Amino acid sequence: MTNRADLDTVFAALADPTRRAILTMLLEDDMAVTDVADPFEMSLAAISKHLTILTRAGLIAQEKRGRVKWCKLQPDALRSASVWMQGFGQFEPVNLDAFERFLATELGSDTAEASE
Amino acid sequence: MTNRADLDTVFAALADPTRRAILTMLLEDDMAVTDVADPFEMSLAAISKHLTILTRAGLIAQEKRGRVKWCKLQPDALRSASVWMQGFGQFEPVNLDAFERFLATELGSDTAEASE
DNA sequence: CCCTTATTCAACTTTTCGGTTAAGTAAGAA
DNA sequence: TTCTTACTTAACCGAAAAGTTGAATAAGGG
Repeated sequence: MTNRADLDTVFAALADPTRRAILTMLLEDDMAVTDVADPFEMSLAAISKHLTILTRAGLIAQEKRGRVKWCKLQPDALRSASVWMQGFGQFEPVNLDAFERFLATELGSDTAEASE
Repeated sequence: MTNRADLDTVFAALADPTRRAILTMLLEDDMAVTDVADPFEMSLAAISKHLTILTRAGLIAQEKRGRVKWCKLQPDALRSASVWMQGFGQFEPVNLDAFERFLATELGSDTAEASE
C-alpha cells in the first residue's frame, strides 16, 4: 500500500519549513486553521494551501465542526518514510533527547517569520 | 549545526523517486556517474544534476579519481531527518524487515522508468 | 435578516524543478 | 597528437510550487 508516490508526497511535504513548523505546533494539540495561521507572517490562504498539502500527504487530518476546521496530526504517515530512511543508516533507536534539541532549533530560532 | 535549511535540502532531495532510487543503488556499492545513469531513461546530464542535489544535501559524496567520479552514500545525513521524523510517532525501533519490503517496492515495480 | 468569522477558491506572479540538447573540459588510450 | 570516454555547464523549456489579493461560501451570533 505504501508506494513510491506516497514517499514523494510525504518527503515533499516535509521539505518546507513552514509545514514542518505546523506539524510541530500540532504535536502540542489539535488546532483550528486560523490558529495555525496566527504565528506566521503569510496570508491565511497560503496556510490553507499548506494544510491541504499536509492532508494530501496524510500527515494531518482535517475535520470540520461547525464553521471551524480542526487540524490533527496523523503521525502514522511518517512511519513508511521513517522506515525507508532508517534502512540506510541503521541508526540507533529513537533518541528523544535528540528530538528535543531539534524542536528547540525549529522553534527557538524562528518558527514563524523568516527574519534572521 | 543541523538546522532548518539542512532539513529542507535533505527532505527535498528525498522527495524525488529518481534520487531515492539512486540512493538505493548506492546502498549496494559505490558507483561511477555513468553507471548510476545507466538504468535510467533520462540523460546523463539530468542524472548529473540529481547527483549534485544529493551531494548538496550531504546524502552522498563524490570523489574524482582519474576521469571517473565515484559516488558514495553518506547515510549520516539522514540521521537528523530521521530523528526529526521519529519524534512525531515514537515508532518502534528500526524494523529491517519493513525496510526490505520497501526496497522490493522501490526496485521491483520500476526503479528507473516511470512507465507503470 | 444582516454581520461577522472561518475557510476556501480563483486568478495571477515569480521562482524553482526536472528535464532537454549542445557545447565544453579533462583525462586515459592509441 | 588525436580520439574517445567521463562528466559538467549553459541555455532553454514547460510544469509545478509558493506566495499574493480579492471574491465566494458557509455557519453562528445578535
